[in-house]
Amino acid sequence: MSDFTFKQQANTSLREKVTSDLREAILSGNLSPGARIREMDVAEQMGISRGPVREAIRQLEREGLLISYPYKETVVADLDSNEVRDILIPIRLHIESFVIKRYLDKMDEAFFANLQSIVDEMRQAFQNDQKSRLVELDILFHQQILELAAERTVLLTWQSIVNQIRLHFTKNLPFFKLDHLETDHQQLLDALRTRDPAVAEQAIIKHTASEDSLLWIATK
Amino acid sequence: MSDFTFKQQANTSLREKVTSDLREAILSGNLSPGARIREMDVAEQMGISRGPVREAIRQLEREGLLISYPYKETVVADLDSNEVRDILIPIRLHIESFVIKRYLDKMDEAFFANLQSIVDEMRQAFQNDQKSRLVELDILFHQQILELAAERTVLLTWQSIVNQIRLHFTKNLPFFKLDHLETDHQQLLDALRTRDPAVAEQAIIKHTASEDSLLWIATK
DNA sequence: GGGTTTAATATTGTTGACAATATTTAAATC
DNA sequence: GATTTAAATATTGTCAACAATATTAAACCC
Repeated sequence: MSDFTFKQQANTSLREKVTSDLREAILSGNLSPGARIREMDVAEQMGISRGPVREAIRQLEREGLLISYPYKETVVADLDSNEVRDILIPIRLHIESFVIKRYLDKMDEAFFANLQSIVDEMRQAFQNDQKSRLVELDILFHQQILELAAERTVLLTWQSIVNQIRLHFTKNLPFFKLDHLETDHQQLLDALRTRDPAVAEQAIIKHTASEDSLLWIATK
Repeated sequence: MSDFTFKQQANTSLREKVTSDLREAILSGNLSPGARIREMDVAEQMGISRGPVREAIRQLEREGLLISYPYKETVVADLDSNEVRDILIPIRLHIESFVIKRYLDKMDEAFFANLQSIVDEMRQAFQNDQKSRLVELDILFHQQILELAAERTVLLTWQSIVNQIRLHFTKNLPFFKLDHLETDHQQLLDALRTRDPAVAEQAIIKHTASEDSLLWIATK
């Protein structure tokens, strides 16, 4: 593990807190791919016992962020951009398309206004060169849509892929045509506003393909 | 000296055994949807402590078989067949299609023979009225294909959905046209044997749609 | 008697010690 | 000196006791 250290944990809702702190450390790059995770180190730095740390590790393993070798060690996963593009992004497209088709009539003006504010902030973030914020806003935009779903399966699936997608975006951010991000989302939002199922579905398909093409390096 | 070596013994921790035992109890119907899971009960019955049981519960939660309410209780999930059909089966189709396209030329005669033996056993199981065996064979057939993949993401995704799909099939078994199962898989196998990517992809799409239509009750 | 507060109970959450396993280091053998 | 074997160390796996929280039951007030 690098010389990065965790700050002390407050004594409340530990497992979840540990999970999100560890996840944040990975997503922010403080823990790089291949970095070893020692239960004891994490526990000591957070000032807690190993139990909750173990459970957090198991969860992040299932989120694809950690790889655990029984009785040996746990390391930060090295994400393959091809796998994200060929497997996880299409899965996101599928569940998002499902949700849009089923919940299009549940989208009210407040919902659209919320999405609009995210797009607006994208423009600001781009102008102010807050690149990592752009990734967060991108994820947030799509999450707003997915959280319309009452289906447990949709949320479960989203949770299992979202952080790998987030890491993929962050990792490849230098190779993104960032100026297209905002207009691309604006177009999708405008399509949703028509409330026309056919228009909306075509838009999300096009949006997803476009998002991929924004990566101007060949990751193949 | 031959270069034969034994496969290394799977490093089976207590946690993994508990996970598979609990999972088996759910899949076999010994634990019905809604049934409460008490860590202490499970631990006592298995003669172990609660630690590994807790970790097993967290895993099965991620697999969609259990639902956990913090500080309250854990219950066996009540699977929604519509969600399996509309969300999980399409995801399976996607990863399976991906694997077939990418690994079609890695399928050798031994591989096809293996699939053929599974199909053959399907016919026997149908004739002998071993219905639950049919489900296992169906899952096994598809798993053989998916395990060709070297991509971690494929296996991770498969693990997160396979048991919900298995439970879905088992639950709706009485409503399946069981006699079509064998021929349906035979057709897919024959298509793979052509080693023609276009033929193979069309076959898996058709197969998945057909598998759904074998359910002669409306789950919509 | 209905509703509210408070105690009792049940269950999950957390901990620190101990056990099992893998890796590293040192010793022994050739 | 290289290879094997054995001891030492590091790390994960498991356990049983304790703490925190939610549910239930009881007591209390009006």
